[in-house]
Amino acid sequence: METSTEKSILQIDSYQPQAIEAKWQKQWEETGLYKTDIEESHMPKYYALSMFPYPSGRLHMGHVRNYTITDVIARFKRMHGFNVLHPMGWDSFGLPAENAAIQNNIPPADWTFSNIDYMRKQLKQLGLAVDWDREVATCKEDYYKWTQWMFLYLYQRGLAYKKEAPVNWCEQCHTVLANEQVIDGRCWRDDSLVTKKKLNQWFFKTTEYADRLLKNLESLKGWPERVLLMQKNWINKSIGAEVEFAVEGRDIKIPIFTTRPDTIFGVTYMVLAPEHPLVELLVSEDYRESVQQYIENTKLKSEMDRTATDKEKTGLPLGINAINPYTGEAIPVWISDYVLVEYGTGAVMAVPAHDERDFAFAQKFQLPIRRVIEQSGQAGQPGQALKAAYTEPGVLIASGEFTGLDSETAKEKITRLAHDKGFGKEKIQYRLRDWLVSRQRYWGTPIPIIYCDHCGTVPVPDEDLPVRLPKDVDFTVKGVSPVATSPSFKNAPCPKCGTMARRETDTMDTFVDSSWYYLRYIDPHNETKPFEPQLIHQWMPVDQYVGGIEHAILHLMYSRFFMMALSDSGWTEQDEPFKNLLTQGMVLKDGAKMSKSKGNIVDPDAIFKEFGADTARFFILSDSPPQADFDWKESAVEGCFKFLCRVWRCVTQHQSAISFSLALPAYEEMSGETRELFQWTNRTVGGITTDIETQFQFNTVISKIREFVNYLSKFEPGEEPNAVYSHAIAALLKLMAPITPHLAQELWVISGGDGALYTQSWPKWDAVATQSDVVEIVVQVNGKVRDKFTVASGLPQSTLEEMARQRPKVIQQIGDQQVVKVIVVPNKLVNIVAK
RNA sequence: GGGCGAGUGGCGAAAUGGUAUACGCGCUAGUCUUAGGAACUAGUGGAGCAAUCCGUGCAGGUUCAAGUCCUGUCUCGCCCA
Repeated sequence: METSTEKSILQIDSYQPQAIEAKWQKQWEETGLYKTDIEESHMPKYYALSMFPYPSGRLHMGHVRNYTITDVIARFKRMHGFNVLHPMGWDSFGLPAENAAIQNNIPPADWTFSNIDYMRKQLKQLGLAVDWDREVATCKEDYYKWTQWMFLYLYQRGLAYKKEAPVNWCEQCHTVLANEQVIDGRCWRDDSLVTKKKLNQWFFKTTEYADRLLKNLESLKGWPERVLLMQKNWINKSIGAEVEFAVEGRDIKIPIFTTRPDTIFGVTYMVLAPEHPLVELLVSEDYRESVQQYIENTKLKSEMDRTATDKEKTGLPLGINAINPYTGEAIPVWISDYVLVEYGTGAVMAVPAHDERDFAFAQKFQLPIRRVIEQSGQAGQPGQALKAAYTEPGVLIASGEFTGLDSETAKEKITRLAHDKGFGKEKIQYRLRDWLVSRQRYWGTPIPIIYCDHCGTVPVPDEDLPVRLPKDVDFTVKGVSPVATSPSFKNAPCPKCGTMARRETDTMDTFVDSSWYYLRYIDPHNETKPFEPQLIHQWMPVDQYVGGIEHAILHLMYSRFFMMALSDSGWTEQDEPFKNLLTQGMVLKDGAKMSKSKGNIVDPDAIFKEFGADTARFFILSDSPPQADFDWKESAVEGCFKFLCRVWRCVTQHQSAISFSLALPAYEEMSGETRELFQWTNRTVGGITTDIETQFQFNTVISKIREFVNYLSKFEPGEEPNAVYSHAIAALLKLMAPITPHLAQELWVISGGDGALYTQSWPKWDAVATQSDVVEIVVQVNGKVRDKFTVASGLPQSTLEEMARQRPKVIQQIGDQQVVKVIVVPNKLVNIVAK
């Protein structure tokens, strides 16, 4: 890169983005332009937040898009007089660092921090209006100390607990996974099949807040509908009944959960999950061996394979019967893998006539199918054979005293009977599980717990935090956390009795780290608390959160859980962290997903070097709305660069006409081209402001900027200072400032502007002055465009109608037909209806 | 199978029920130039010499007027089963 650009800037020869950008970035950093005074209270607060990156090595275009969007919003709000908080940090614990350590023998910390240094440099090159003094990294002691504090906070409130349970195990990652991290039976990270393992693990009690997590969704008006829906489906509340079926000849009762108690007279058998603890106890000797074989086979199947409706059903009878408490009837008990032990009670009553999977199972094993619900209004033929399960609600038939009731009423009465007679009750069931947070990995926050032979499970006292990650570990071990290989870590005195005890060697899921980082940004250097509650009250919730849709459930739900838990004891005032959420689309390359294997990665460094950050920012906002996928095309980037060059020429070519201190004449006194220019300016400012305020429609914002510049380049302001022209240029630069901050700032200064555009106020606009003096009227005959004419705006409807009817083309079209109706839309259109 | 969303030029895409294709990419022709992969100018949905006709996945409907609203249907995407 040439170094002689300083001269050409002074000569305002041509657009030199690299020199301009470096110059302003340096100046902004030195003057602390983007520092947020958190205590300042004159301006209303605005918290703009991007999902912080994992420091994988280098920035990718998805990052560039994400942070550009948030940056434009932050700058836009600052120019509207808000005190903006726009922080950045690093989600810096995680597996890749550990894998790099194994492969290249580099300590995870070294790998991570060198990546952070590189990516921070890249982000600074992008020109973000970020307050870097608030930077956090979740892998640093001054952060994970407080993550541990959070763990203990939850532990003390009974929201963190340890239990043995069958958990998701990813062989590839050598660790367990939370339910949310298993997608279609595969690991969210590496797509390998997840198996079940029975382990003693730490959980966060997300189910404690199931109802609140669900209910609060209604208040999140600023979230995309589909994210709300995904969370709602994930929590999946179902209201039903738990009913106990006695086992024939044994003193054992099997509770089942059903959402359809109205179908209970149609039960013809019962199914237990193969892992159900009662199976061992119940199975008759004849079946024991084959049942054991079946259980072994089940372990190899994924949840997806087990529950898919289109999969062939398998199962075995246990050779015993259960008694339906409503009918007294004995029904066979089976096991099958389509029933999951984690869901409900791990046992279902099977009603093949009214449940698809039960129907498929009954058909395969020739179990009876008994119809007890019929569509309301249809004459009942209970004996008729069903071709498929009827799963809709309806009217009960062949159901004893409940016959004739509709499903809703029957559910209620049948459940009440169970309650009255003591063999069941109403039950609300959620699909949401508790969050499994233990990980058998090294590069994460150590769980601050000590196990003492005398005192049991003992939390590490606050004053002993952080529990530091040891460095003397062996990364090559499998199946246990590498932390467990550290000789210095494993043993520690019990905080209660002082005798030698064992430390917990698992670390926390990295989603724990990211569940509260937005709070730490507000008070990042606090050494005595995770944050000062007073400041949180002042700054939360996040006004605009921007990130990928892939976190629709995981990160967003965990964060909501944290806020609820913290708000319950007043650490936060609000219980929802993110007021508005924007989920940006992916960045594609020529219509395909960017990936290393396809070799179609666009490297931000190369773009910065060739065109500059402003071109990258401008382009990535230009072609699609932020929510949609964005296609990166080389030729289109060049087009954007050329456009910025045109902006440069446009603003620099008539410098003598620009003087920002001139007073604008009154609108009524403007005439001719000047008046038109003023109208153009007002229209552009108004349109762009609306586009940003309503939907963050940056693609149309950019098309409006282009139209305005196209117009301005042809405008001849003359040699003398021109107030209206200067006003137009000032407006253009302010409108562009959030998107191309360096270019706008440079041109602002070249044109004689003072100070930072960042702190200038957003241009005002007058709706009255957006209207052109002349308008084109479209004339339709019977709804088809036949003619157009141009007139002064604001003419009355009757005049427009009269003018339209006199047009030769219109007269010709009407011919000898009768005009039955005329519709006039002022300043726009006349439609003549003739028959 | 259920829910949600989307289908508009060669491509990315615009359009409070009111001129469909703004803005851009690409393409064509021209001007300037030693040169052009720079800049500028003009053109660019389809058919037709033309008047004109046809055009927003498909089929209907409501309306003076439908890309937009309603009903059905097909395809694709996502989520849930």
